[in-house]
Amino acid sequence: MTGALHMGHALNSSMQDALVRMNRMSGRNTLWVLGTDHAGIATQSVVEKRLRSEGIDRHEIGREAFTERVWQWKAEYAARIKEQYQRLGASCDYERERFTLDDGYALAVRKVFTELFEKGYIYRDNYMVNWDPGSRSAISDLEVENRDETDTLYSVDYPVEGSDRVLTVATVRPETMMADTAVAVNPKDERYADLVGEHCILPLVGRRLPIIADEHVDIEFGTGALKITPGHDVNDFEIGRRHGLEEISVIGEDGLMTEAAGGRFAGLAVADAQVAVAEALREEGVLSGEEPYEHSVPFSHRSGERIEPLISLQWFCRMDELAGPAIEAVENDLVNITPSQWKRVYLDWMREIRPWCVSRQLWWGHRIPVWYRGDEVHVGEHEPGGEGWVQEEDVLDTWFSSAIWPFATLGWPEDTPELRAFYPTDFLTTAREILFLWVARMVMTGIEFAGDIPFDNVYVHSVIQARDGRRMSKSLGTGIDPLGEIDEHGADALRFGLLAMSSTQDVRYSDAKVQQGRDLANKLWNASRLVLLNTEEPADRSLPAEPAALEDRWILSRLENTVDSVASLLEVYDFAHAAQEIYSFVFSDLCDWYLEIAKPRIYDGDEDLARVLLHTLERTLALVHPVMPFVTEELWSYHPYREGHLVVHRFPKADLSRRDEPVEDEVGSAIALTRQLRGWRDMAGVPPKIVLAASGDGSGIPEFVSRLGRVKLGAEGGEPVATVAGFGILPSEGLDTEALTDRLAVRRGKLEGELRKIESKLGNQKFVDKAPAEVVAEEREKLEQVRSELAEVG
RNA sequence: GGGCGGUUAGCUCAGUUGGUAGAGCACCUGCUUUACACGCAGGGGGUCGGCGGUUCGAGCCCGUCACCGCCCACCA
Repeated sequence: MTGALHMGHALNSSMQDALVRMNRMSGRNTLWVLGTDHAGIATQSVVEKRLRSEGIDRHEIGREAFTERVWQWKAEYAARIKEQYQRLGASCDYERERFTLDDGYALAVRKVFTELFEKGYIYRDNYMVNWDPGSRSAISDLEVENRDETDTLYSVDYPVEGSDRVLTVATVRPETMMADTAVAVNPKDERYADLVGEHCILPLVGRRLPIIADEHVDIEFGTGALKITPGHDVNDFEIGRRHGLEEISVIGEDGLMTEAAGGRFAGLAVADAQVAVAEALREEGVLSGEEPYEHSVPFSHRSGERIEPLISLQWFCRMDELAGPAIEAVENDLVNITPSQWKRVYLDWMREIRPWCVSRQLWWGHRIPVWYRGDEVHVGEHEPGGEGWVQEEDVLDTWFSSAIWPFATLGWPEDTPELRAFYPTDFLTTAREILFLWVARMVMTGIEFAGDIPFDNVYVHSVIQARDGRRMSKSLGTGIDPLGEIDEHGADALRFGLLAMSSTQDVRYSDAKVQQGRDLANKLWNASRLVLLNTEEPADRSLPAEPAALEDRWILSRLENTVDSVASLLEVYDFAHAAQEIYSFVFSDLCDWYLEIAKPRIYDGDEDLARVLLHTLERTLALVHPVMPFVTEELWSYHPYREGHLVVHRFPKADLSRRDEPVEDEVGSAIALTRQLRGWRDMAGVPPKIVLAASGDGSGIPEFVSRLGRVKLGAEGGEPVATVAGFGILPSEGLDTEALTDRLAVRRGKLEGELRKIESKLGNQKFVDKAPAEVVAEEREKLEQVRSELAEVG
């Protein structure tokens, strides 16, 4: 709902779209739902900020008018994100776009809440929560981000009642001491054994604090005495509940000290209070130490402000029972997570799952479906009948509604055709930060409410970092705008680039890969131009089982091998290698070799060739379409075989009968010969225009070798100056014999080095005895090759 | 404090069950070859983070150390 497509969306959708297009073209009934969640905290704060700039406080206009403003904002920005997905070429079913606050969806949310309540999972309690003073709301554990900070560790002396001893406690938060209700020591700590059950006196306040024993206290840390503040510390809260301690709050939800902090501090901001309390302690002479201390501090992932642990009345959902089946589903690979290391991460988290604080003190979101009337409480999908019911003010965590996305978007709880056709879904791709926030919760609710896992496969994609390796982030200014990249290089180029640079590990954004995509689009365009402008539509589109021309059989074999490997790579979500395969087939096999070999026949209007060319182009365009939909669709519109759009044309299924290994070998070595000739020419400094004369008739060698290698066979005229690839090169103008001699010497040196290596390996009796026979045989073959090449060079 | 991932050519990354290291970009040398200079042909460049081990043979396996990144975590 922020309305801005970022690089993560672009990568994610490039993957989803490649898969959905491939499957749609393969004849499967596919559905890709575009949707947005209402992003409670983020959206509310953006709109609040905008109102403030108009001088309006949301409390002035009230809840209803405020949410009306948010809806207006939503209307504008949700439309924008849709346009941006379209520019990227995402082939969603846009008519089925869903939003988490849609009426039907909201009903599903209320139903889920109600059922969880009736099953006893949801409850309301006064409990320690992560309070975000920025959004003035509780947030869940997953929305908290811990950062290392250097604070001051204060040592404070608490005098023991009726004794001249003191208990020195260490704290980074002296401002919370007014809420202390005990001091704890470890039960095994002999130093304090006699004090347990006694009391000490809280400085500044004068309250009597019981000295208690609790296992949680670390004997080694500081003095081994821990001040207990159940109202403002998560651990202390637990200890407090174990020992039945009083819970005092001295910090309010506004982040200011309350009256309970005492007149000197009430109304101060927490940071100011810390300074004031430290000063007061110093004056009293009980501040016995101050040292810098590095520790991790919780911050709100939403507002960026420091989390204030507070006791507050909130709604919680107990997760342990829901987690059970969701753990099994992943353990048994019913939900398959790729790459597999994330399976363990998911399981570890699920096995330690804690209650989820689902209420938020916001106005924008699903208002919790609970109504109060006096002491009566009603939980249900709708407001109960009768007068005087007041609905709960709080809304639900946005993720609570997102958690039911896979089935709520398909019409649940109604038994709809969509639900039957598409649930469980097949595939989800996501960033790993979403694994707990969303994926795990979808698995739990899917099993609990829709009666089945929500998806079979989860692919956790890598993070694309900024070019310098930092995280792409708006606040750091390191973000790269995918729309800018589309403007500059085209959506196809960006899609190809993102898939090509994706990996199982985090990678830096690669401009080169995007350019490669642009180059590929251009290459496809020009190759198609060559083919389409120079071929007549053949009377018979079908291909002969065995085309006469060697190169035709070769390209068809290469094509089917490529189809096979690209499809298999996409099946296992190896997008980078799929992109690589496509690129090298188009550039190398198709353009550099096949089209160059076939050119004379193209200009001759060879009809057999036209059949092969148009067939190959058709399959190539279809194969590339899931990755580069725009250019392929456009090219298809010029193809004589065109019937309808490429987006619904059939995806090639590898025809393995076209694979021909002997032909691939034969053409493969002919290509190697050609390269040898070209290399030799370069070595000998032969100008490009000169066609070298060579003896020999080239029998048994494909015609294109001499043509592309630029030698004329069957020539006579003296002794060959060299033998290259079996051709005897005759003296010719343009031969730089001096350069040739030098280069040959270098080449000879290399070959001799290689020869020595192989000989010593074969001379090693242990190698010959222990290595597999085929490896040894291979080594002997290499030896022969190097020897014969050496003879040629010599 | 736990866990995971990374360290391979100048850069960004691949390297399948251990068998003499690959791609793209960059670089160098040529080329107005009638599809394409967003191109074509040819070429240089790596003691695979360090050390030790297993093996006939290790970028791949084992141990250890060093950095870098991420996730989780209730020691003030």
